[in-house]
Amino acid sequence: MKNDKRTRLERAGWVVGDATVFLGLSPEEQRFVELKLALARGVRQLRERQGLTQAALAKQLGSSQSRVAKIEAADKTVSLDLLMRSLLSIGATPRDIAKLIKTAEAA
Amino acid sequence: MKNDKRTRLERAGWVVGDATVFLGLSPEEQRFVELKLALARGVRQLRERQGLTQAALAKQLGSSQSRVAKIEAADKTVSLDLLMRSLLSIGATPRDIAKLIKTAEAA
DNA sequence: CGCAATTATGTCAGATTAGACATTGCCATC
DNA sequence: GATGGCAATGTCTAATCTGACATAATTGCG
Repeated sequence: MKNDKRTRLERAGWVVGDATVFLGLSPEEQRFVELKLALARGVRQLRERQGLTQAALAKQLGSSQSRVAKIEAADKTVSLDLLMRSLLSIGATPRDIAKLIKTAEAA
Repeated sequence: MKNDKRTRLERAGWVVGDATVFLGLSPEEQRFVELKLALARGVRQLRERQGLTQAALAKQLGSSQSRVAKIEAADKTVSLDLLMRSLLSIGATPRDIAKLIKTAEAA
């Protein structure tokens, strides 16, 4: 019960009620977020290294500048799928990605 | 299904010919799929290593047995997000995940 | 400063994915 | 060849994510 409700709320908005908000993302959620951040950094890095603007990358991705901005910000409306596709689209190899992920090692 | 994929690829901006449907997938799409497969294998591996049934893992995840089956099959209705959350939920570390991803190195 | 280019944020309709459930298939053990 | 546990597949509806657009905010330059 409690868990169901909590899970639902968390999925709905990352923002769950009380004190757990700040300290409290579950450890898994926390890791998940860090993973996303690490990949997001990777996208920005590779994009800039290639001298592309967000708009240019967006075109490559068949998306929009605003979404690229969100990708790089690891916005909560951006899925891992999109993040990963972006990375692949700018030429990241699985090896590169693995390296990024190691970057997300627990604090 | 084929049509779904086709639509999706087209939406993403790929030119999809008939041959592509069977053999081809763009290199990126291909890598993406391999990535998913690698992670899916990881889920199964870790689950079995812990002696859990799909139903048991499902409960842990707040999901259903059928979805876990699809996760492990890297079904196309399963997102990377779900895959990753599953991995984290059964205790995979970023390091473990990085290792899995290296496994998806281009054929 | 003014201006252009780039990046960030908010919103929405439409597309995609989620969990649930029903059903079926698969192997064991009896 | 029945029974039982586990895994796979299809299909719903609700929830989430996406690209697009509008619009700020930021940065770099003359």
